[in-house]
Amino acid sequence: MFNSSILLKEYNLKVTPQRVAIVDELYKNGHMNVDDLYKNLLEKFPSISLATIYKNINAMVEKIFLNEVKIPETKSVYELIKEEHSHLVCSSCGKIEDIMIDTSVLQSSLLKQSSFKVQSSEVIFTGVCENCQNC
Amino acid sequence: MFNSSILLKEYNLKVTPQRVAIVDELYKNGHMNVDDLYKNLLEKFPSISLATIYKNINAMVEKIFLNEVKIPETKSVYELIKEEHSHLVCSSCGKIEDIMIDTSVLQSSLLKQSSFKVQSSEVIFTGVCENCQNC
DNA sequence: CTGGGTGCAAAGTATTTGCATGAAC
DNA sequence: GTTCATGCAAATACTTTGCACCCAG
Repeated sequence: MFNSSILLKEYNLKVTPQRVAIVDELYKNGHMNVDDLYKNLLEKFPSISLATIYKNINAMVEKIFLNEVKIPETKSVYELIKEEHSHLVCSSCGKIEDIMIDTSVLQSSLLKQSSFKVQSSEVIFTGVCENCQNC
Repeated sequence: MFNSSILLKEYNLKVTPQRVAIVDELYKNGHMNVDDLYKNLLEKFPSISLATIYKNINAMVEKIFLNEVKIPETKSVYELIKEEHSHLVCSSCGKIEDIMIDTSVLQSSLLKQSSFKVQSSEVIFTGVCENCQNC
């Protein structure tokens, strides 16, 4: 079972209701941008401040259990770090899906032409999701 | 030979010295962020305004001959559109290189597990470039 | 109790807009 | 001559910072 308090403790962050809520939201929704996070949290914490969201996101990114995903044509979203995966972004509804794809083939072909030493890779597909194809 | 005036005309943009310079800079340097563009253009046009840069970049992106590349941990850069390619970003010196890699293998494996209809893909490798490996 | 988090307000930074002037066509 | 680009200043958007107060450990 997923437990945000334990996660926060593991990364030496004090467990506050706001932080728990941020992590829970991200766990529930997969990816969110700052504004969506803010809007959702306002329901539970009518006086939460954007500054709190920014400070916490930054802290979590620094502790490396949150990841910023920069998506073409849109605002960045944040996600909890898990196994490496790629992203599908629907250009029609904006939905973002995770997908497991083996990207090591790319690195092999990269090795053949360059001596660049890869540390990480980021793959984003833009297109039309299943739902939007039926409209 | 590359001719920025012709390019601008093809896309129905008036040919002004500032625009020519923007396109030429991008052609010469491959990728640049807004600030670098601004700094470089200031040498030729001491009174050029950031607003001019923004307006022109946006116009060129809309006409689809300029592309914004969103790179993890850094500012976006802009590049003239050419054949599809991937990017190598050096985490040490920040240099960005283009590389031709066939990404169609990824799409085949995507097809097997999802009915997402891909329009375009974006692949960015972060790592250490050849130069920085020898330091 | 102590350190650090929160919310507010203010400051910074980034980007866009309105407008008068001037250049492109 | 008409259309549209430029540069400036102001406006807006986005993000960070400083500080007083308060909560987690």
